Amino acid sequence: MVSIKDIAKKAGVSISTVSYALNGSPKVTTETCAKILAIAKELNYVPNAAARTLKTRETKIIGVYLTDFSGAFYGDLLQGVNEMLHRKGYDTIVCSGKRSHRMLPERMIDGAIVLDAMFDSDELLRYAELGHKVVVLDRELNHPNINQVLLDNKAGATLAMEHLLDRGFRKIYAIMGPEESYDAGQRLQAVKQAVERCDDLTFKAIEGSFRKESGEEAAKKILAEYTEPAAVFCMNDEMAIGVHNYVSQTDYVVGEHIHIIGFDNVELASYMQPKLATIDYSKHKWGALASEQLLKIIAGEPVENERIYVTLVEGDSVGINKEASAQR
Amino acid sequence: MVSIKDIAKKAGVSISTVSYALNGSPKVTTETCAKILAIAKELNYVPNAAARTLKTRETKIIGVYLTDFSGAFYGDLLQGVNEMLHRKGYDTIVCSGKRSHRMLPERMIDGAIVLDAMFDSDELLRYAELGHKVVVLDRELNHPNINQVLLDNKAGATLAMEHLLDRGFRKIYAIMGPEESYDAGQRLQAVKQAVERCDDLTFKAIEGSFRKESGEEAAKKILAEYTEPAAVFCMNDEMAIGVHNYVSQTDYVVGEHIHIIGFDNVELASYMQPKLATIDYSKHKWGALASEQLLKIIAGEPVENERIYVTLVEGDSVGINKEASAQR
DNA sequence: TTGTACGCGTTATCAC
DNA sequence: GTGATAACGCGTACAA
Repeated sequence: MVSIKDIAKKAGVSISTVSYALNGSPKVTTETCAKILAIAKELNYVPNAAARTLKTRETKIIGVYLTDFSGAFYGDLLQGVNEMLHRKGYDTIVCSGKRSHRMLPERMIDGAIVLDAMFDSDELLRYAELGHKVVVLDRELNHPNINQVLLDNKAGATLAMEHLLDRGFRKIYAIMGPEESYDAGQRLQAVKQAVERCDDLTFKAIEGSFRKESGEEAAKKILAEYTEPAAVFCMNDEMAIGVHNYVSQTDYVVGEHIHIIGFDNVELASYMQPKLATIDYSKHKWGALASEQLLKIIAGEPVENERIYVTLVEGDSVGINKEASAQR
Repeated sequence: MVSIKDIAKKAGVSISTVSYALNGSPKVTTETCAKILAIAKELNYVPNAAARTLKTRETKIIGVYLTDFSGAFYGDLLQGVNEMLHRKGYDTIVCSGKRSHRMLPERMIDGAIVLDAMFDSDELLRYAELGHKVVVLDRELNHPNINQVLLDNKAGATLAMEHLLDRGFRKIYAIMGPEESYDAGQRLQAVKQAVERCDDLTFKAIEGSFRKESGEEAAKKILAEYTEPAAVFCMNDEMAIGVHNYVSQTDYVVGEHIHIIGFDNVELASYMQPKLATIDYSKHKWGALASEQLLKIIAGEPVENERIYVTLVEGDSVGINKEASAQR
């Protein structure tokens, strides 16, 4: 491994001169500088990040923490993060799993963007307390070193429920997300509020895990007790796709007997037959905004918590309750 | 920032004793050890990665380099990498973009897995020459510090072409990938070989970029000159989906007038109507094998280049050429 | 303008 | 068993 020491030796100058030259300090002659740079190139010199970090205490790298690498969902988000950070002179790395948490306290990264329920809030607070900067996308956490950029889950869930009610459905299921998911919890709260505003409603919440299989299981239960057209609000698209798939295998018809709306507007949603109704938001913007906020708190600028807004995307997976309409 | 020095002071021992205790060396009394550990916990001690790396020259982190974060395609691959590496005591980080290349020569990672045509082969060879370990998934590169784990592209492309020929098509299009893509190049070669083995064939290769839009554009051209049922081999599924979408918007019917086969078997493929025929392979295994190979060369074990095998997945996007059958 | 010397936090090698 | 001390590679104040 070639260090500035080697360059200094070969150039017949001191290491500090080399360091100055490499960092473009004005304290060194243009010719010595040129000579040093030439030798550095010749020797294939690469500054050692570990050594530099030891001194400067910054790496110009931001870590994004995700539960896993699987979701088609994450692509746009990461693209948003990456674009913003690159523009500002930072690199992005994506991490998953408990073991990579150490990169934050060990200062291998200058800050973290967290969308990972497995990353404990207490742990995050500890790090924030130690001076590390964090933006969370999946929880509420108040600390000077932590900023929130959250989805407007309640608005989304309310939009979804009102869409189902508008279409005349009075028998409604909600397939929940995993308990540890903040987003799922918020959505469920809004659902319950919407339900309470209606009195002529049959409502049932079914457990779910945000995974396709749990959508299929839920669909099985729903069909087992089928008596009249029912609407299902799945708290993410993946489960909605599970329900959709399961129902399509039976004699029941999506958009006629079983009406489905999801959340996230993943790419697949618009390819389902019939097309899946869902709640949309800009994943790209979410990522970009989160990065922007993170850089601000790193720079010590004051920041407000931010929110990402959502819209309803209609689809034929939600039809009209003809029976209800007829009764009116 | 609390260091072992602080712990040593508080415990009234030397820093070396602290280091031993922290690393579970047997050279230290159980009680001193316990005492030191207690103080470390109390002080919220976190070992400094930069300092350790400076000394040990290893980070236990592997970097995966991708062109971008967008592909739904990458999920399984990364999952495969991550599982294997975690089992072996390593962390995974995912990087994209030229700027993050420096992590390899700067020793922030112990090795790299590369699936990114933007990562120059010359650059990789330079790094390998400097002693850094790399596994490439998208090129052939011979160097003691570089291993290859490649898809069997030629077999896949041959399978696809033979499927189209078996179904009686004699008018065949191939939509190519970007020029810089090794995989696309290999597939094209196999296609040309298959074409040469047949003499009663009308064949045409159309430019493509692996993106959905280029599939749509190609479809436009193909339909503009439509005279008889034609088959299209798209060199990845994304373009196949583009073709599929475009054709579906017209009066032509996929699987009747235009027959489509893709490559990759992305999740969406099986949801297309009609279902997309494609070439399948285990992305998960690809990632796992690549990581395994990388750890081997890091450990200095001898390794052979590996290959990932592929299979044909039939789908109704490829029908039967009735006209051809009738003629026989 | 250039050189010297020290600090950063850890590990390793010796003495004791 | 424990402690002092020298690396590791870079940045930088201070001296020359």
